[in-house]
Amino acid sequence: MAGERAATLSDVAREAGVSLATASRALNGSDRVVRPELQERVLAAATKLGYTPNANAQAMARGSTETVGLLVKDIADPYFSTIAGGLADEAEKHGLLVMLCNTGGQAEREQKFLAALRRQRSRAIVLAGSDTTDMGHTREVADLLTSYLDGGGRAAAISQPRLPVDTVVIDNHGGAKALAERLVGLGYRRAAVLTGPEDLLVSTERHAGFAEGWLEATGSKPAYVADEFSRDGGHRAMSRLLEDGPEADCVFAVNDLMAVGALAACRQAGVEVGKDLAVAGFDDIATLRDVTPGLTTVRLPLADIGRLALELVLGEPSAELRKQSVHGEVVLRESTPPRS
Amino acid sequence: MAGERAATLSDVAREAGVSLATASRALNGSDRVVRPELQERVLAAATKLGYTPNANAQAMARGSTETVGLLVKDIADPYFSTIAGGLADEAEKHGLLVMLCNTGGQAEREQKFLAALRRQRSRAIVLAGSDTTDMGHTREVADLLTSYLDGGGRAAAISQPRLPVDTVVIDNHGGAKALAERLVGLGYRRAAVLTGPEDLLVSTERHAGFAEGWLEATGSKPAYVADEFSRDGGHRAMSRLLEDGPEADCVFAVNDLMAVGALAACRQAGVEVGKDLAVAGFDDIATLRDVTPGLTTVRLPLADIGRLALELVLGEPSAELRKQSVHGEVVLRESTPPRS
DNA sequence: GGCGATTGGGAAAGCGCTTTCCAATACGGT
DNA sequence: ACCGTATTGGAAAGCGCTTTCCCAATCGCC
Repeated sequence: MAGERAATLSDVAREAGVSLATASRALNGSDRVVRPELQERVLAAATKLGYTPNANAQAMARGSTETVGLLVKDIADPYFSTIAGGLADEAEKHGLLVMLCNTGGQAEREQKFLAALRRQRSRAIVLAGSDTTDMGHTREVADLLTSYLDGGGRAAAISQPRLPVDTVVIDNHGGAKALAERLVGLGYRRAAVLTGPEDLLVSTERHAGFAEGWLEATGSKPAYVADEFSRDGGHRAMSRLLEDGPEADCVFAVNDLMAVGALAACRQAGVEVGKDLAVAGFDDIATLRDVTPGLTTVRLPLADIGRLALELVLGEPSAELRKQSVHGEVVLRESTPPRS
Repeated sequence: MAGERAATLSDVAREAGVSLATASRALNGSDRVVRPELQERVLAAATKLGYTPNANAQAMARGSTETVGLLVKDIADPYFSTIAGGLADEAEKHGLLVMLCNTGGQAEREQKFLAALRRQRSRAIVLAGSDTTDMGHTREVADLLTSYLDGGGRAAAISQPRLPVDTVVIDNHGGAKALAERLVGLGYRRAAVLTGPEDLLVSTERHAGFAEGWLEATGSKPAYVADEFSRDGGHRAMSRLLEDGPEADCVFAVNDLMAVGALAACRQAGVEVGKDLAVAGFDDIATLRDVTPGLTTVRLPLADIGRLALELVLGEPSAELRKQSVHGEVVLRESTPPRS
């Protein structure tokens, strides 16, 4: 059985006693009409032979594929996996296959993947989470993307409006600012921010948004500690903050993962969050909705963002760059009770 | 610029003043030697023209691709996304691209994806989490897989040893059994299991393993409540259990997600986990390591499992089906303190 | 009934690459 | 010098499909 090579369209045509052209037309249905009788004969022959079209050959002949590429920093991170889930569902609806590219945040890998997707003649590319402020790399990516676009490809980005493509803009600034305002409204007066590395756009945007809101509402600037944009980063940052003596009554970690690390650090230090100190995060990661105390955060419609990005990249190409804004919604939970 | 179609190998050859064959050889390096001088000329021409090989054409000519397919039930589920992360990293090392197929647990979609991957002439397919006890569907999948294998493809599964392919067998039974023993060792005497749907293999295996361990150690059979294999399922199941009056001093949820739902249900019902009741899960999902109380669970090396699966599927094909076992490790945390 | 207008099938030309198979040149040994 | 043997470049045959283009057959209409 392993001997007989896969049936090709010619085999089907021969079996059905028609020409190659007719066989192709009968199977694709599309362009021109085939007499029903022949049509059936071809279909029958195809099933009999267990024919499977060769997508690569089709891609060659048609000059277009059925795949879209998705670049994420780390698919194991719930932020990205949720986005990926939404995008994958949408892709399925369109009959598209998703190429998952896990960049690990390495510029070099990102470029390699971009090149690979170009080679594959993938129909579209969605970039999520490669927003760095490293201009050298951004330029490099932009160039690759441009030549990909020139070749007829389509691309969109999530959250990084610095790339020359359509993008789903996440209102990090606004969300964080709104959060700051709500916290001040709850009675908090001295804030600290646990932020990620400086060259990470999401992180700096959220930090800046929060700081702006806080400044406008209280007239003072929040302190901050920077570390990794991860659970452990949050843990370390919070520990350092606590060591230095917590001047703050309220801490904003720029994402939920860091916030959870911070929660753990507080627990270990004997600081009771929700009483001695308030903590808030950003993203509203589903698996983290049950931590205790319930984490105040800014909810992002992550799955929708993935869906949106695909719609954007698949939609009618337009002359000017499209920006699709997505806003977060502050969700107050027990980690930031009203302050008496 | 959008006008000039992408440079082809012929263009490169012409530009370099060599034949198509030479150009191809110069670029791939492999099979035969090309005079260094020509080699350089070709390379120069390629960069000058911004040449990108067409992977589809290469696939056609070579008869093999650079992609592997990964089927998961839900990429947004941290269990799968962690596996996917490990697999993606490994794939990157091998220069392979990953096709992500999100089946949503729907048999029909799973089959569609399998067909699509076959059409793409994917080098290999890894199936994760399609382990159902629905024999009809399993049979169908097995058939598709068999014809894929006959066509020269390679496939491996994760956790479902009922498919006729190499598989990374997760010792769900043993892990759950070990957990049961440890819990009994801690002093617990009456257990209840929160389990998923009956046709979900992981769920039934874990349930059975736990029940076996419990029975052997205490002589009694744990009660159980079935619901969805998710956070909400765990929440509902636990609520029901509490309503019926908790005969149990210890609850095993067959995965961490359900366990977290259970934790939430307890909190809402005023039951203090770690004191009034013990709760344990399975998987040791990273993002859940900071819930309170710390969740006792069975740690699975998820990322390694993904890596292993790819290695398995890429390794030397062997006559008999290979099974690569992976065992979990019980991790005791505060949710199951020693019982005085 | 005759004519142009449809209609539907088939031959064949690619799509962009790899890889035989050949030919030509260079090299070594005696 | 001469012949056999490596080398290395090129022509061309595919890989499996789509799609023009062409042609025969059928249709409709005056």
